[in-house]
Amino acid sequence: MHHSATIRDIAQRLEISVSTVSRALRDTHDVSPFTRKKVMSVAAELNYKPNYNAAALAKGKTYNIGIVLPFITNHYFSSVVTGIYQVANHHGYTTTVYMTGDIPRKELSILSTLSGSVLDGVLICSSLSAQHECYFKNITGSGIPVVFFDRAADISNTSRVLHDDISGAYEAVTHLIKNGYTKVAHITGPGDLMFTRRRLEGYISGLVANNIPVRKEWIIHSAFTQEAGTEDTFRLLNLEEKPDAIFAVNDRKAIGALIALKEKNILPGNEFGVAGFTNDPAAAIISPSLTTIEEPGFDIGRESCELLVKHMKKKKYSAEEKILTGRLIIRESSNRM
Amino acid sequence: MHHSATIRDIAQRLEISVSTVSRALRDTHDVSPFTRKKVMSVAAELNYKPNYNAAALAKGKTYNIGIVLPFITNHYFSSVVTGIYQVANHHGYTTTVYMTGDIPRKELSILSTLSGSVLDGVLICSSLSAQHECYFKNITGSGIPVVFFDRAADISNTSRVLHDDISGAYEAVTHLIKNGYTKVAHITGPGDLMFTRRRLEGYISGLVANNIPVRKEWIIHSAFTQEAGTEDTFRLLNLEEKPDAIFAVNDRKAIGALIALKEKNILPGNEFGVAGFTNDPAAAIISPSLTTIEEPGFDIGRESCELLVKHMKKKKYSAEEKILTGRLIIRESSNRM
DNA sequence: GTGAAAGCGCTAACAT
DNA sequence: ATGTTAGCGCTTTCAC
Repeated sequence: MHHSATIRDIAQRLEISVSTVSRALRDTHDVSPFTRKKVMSVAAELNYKPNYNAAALAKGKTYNIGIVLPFITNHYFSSVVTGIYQVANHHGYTTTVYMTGDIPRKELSILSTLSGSVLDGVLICSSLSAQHECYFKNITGSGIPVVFFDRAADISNTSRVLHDDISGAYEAVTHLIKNGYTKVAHITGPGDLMFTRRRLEGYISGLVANNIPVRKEWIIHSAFTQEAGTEDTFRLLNLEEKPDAIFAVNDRKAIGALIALKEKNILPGNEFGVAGFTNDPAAAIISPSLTTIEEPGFDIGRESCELLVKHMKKKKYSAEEKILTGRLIIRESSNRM
Repeated sequence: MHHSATIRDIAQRLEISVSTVSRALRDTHDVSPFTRKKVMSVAAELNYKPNYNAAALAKGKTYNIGIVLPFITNHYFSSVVTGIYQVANHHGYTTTVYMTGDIPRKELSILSTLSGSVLDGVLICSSLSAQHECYFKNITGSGIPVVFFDRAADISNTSRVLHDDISGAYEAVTHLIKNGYTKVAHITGPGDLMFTRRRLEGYISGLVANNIPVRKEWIIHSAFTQEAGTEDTFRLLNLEEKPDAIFAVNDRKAIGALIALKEKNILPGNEFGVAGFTNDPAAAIISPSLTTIEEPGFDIGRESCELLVKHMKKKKYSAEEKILTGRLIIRESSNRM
């Protein structure tokens, strides 16, 4: 492995100074077109590749953006990362993904390693149960621009890009009611999470807006898994007063509900309405296909990064909040024929 | 944004030299336990964070691994990335993902920016149509260790981690035949790709091993999409001599086939066998559920990274090839009741 | 066991 | 428009 070419090599070859080479390479003004041309050609000839570490060290800028999130193995998160990646790239930034596994302890340890020497800004989707201010003090207090996405911490004066859970849930519930399902239950996740609370809120306001009483026994909190969705549904079907529709906090649980219904020989769509949230690819493929609220992961990624780039450009910036609205995708699971 | 603490700050505070601090921090021998303790405590007090750029510059090592692949928005690739990430992290490396969008031109441009100043090693899953040696000369000739995964270039003397497509396809086809489907067709992708060729090879040898003649009209090349799978299936069903089973090159196309069959009121499983390849989450959720060969993306990621780390540790290493075998997952689409 | 000093490759004043 | 020079923060000989 031969030592790769540096600006010094180019300078010596051309018998000019390194600073001129540096300027020429970066297309700064104050360098003659002729010199630039020579520099470029020698650079190409020597297969020169800039040393970004050296540049980062000298400039105090890394041109790297950190992404901290639970994991990437679902469609939603991988879409967000892709959206971020595209915008970052477009602005000349690389990205480094840090996966917390949704484990607060791990998230904390990751956040504690992050610093300006390794990134210029960071995008965070915090672990489910780690959304307390103190977790992020380290990073929010460091002067590094931070934008939260999807799951934001309740921190004042930090930017965030969120999905409109309340209106999404409201829309899903209203849709079910309009289709004649008046006894809408809600199966959801642990109650202490912001987006869980918001979807519940939207669910309730959807009922209220349609003069339908809210029944506590029709709201079930459990895990975010397909299996939990199935179990929740069985529980609902065993109630004396059964619901005739389910709005699930996410598609996984909604799919679990569909499976439970099939097992009980209840036809989703005609007899029983089901709506989910996210628009996972599986929602379109399962039979009956699943009505859901689409979460625009890709756009959330793009907007988050756009906002972060904006923050990184100014020394002083003020927090912004962006709310993206998903659309209702009507499929078989809520459609009476 | 106050300038963050450096080893100099620690050294001054303790009135010792920076080299001692550097050694203490890195847990090198030749530093007294007492000094180390003091250094550590002051470091914690000042909230010292190492500047990795400076370290990388001084050491000529970046402790960063590059991952070049088409995209991450499917379950398989995101699993691979997760596997890589875990192993990399475990060995103290960060990872940087570069998405080519499966566009050779973009892949080439990404590869041309990669150099030792930015990463210590790189894992590549090349674009579909870019698998020619010249594309990778730049990087394979640079002295940076490279490991190809999943889609390898036909380059001698480079390490790669692959899935055993041939035996997987063979197993799927054999399974269909054992279940009584003797007229097995194959719907696949463009013919010039290595893994496409290999699955075709496995398909053919599965037929041959069971004394079933290979029919050219039962092998259809088209795009890797669900829609193409549906169209291919319609074409097969319109043949004079219809097949009674389909082995698809991937789950997307297999799911397309299931949809075509449903539309024609043909019951997959009982009347018509279908098997896919990958084990996408959708395969378990679709109804009837899809028999498939599981591609162990997570393990492929882990093995690839493990191999790369091994290469990065030695100055001189020799290429290795690892082949992972997926298992057959039998579901409803191939199961006569 | 610790310190002094050179240097990694690049940038950015400051000169000219 | 170009050159000189002093770092950026860390590692690493080489002394002692």
